[in-house]
Amino acid sequence: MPELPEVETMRRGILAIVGAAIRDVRSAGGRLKPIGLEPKLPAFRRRCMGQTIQDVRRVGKRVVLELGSSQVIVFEPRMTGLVLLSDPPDPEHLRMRIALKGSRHGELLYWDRRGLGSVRLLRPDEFDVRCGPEQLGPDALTVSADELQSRLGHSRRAIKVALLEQKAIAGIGNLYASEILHAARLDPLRPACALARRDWVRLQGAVRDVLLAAIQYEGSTLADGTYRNALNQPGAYQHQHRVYGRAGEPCRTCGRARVVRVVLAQRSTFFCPRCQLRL
DNA sequence: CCCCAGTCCTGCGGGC
DNA sequence: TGCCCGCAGGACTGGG
Repeated sequence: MPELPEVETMRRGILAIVGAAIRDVRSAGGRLKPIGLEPKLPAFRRRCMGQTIQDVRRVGKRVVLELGSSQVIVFEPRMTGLVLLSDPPDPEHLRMRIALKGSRHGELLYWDRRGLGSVRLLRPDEFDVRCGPEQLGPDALTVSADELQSRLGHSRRAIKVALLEQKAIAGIGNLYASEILHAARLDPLRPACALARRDWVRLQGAVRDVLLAAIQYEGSTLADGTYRNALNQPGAYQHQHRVYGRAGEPCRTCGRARVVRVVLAQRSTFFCPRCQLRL
């Protein structure tokens, strides 16, 4: 479940390929259903060959390689995708290999166990349409309290559900939504439109603090072990989780109530009924 | 327009 | 031991 902290960790982990050129593009993953690849491999390869990687950016939960021709390669890992400079967790779920020259790393890999992710090569106008402000709201790391309130504050949905809407705010996923609302001491079931001004200010602080801390710890690697950084090493933020995945265990903040799990919009949601009581 | 449920995909763990 | 089912939740789609 790479969310903003995991994708930002991937981005930082492959920054060393800036300046390298693409020597070849090959697909992999024989028995598996193919991932979303656009365009198909022959055109993808032809359009990338020899292109210099000028920058590595993050757009929401996507890793974006800017090429010399102003085309971009967009990696969208979704649930189980990884961008790697080292050996992948296993060979059978390797989906794509991008051979490099002019870098101490010979290859950039895309690995994806469930294959819900995608790799796309887009021209600038396509990128603007598919990954632009129509599709993705302001980045969660830098969004202001005013923006947060104006973009979510009219919704009658539970604030936990509203926070997951990428068109409103980009980067927050299911895991960090629970952690953020706990840090903000807000009831995840509360309608977004019922939040007061002081709640939005506290929420924005929690969004920033939780995401920055998670980046410092290089993201969350859950029990299934899927998420890895670019060198195939696990993150450590899972040890800092206050509520996510801890149903029935004592809240790590108050220690006096047990964490509750509810399902909102078909997603697991965790909260402490004592720390996050509706005020 | 707003919002929800269903879909994709794979591996894992529980129940029998 | 093997099989089936449900679950995990990214983003998208169809429909109420």
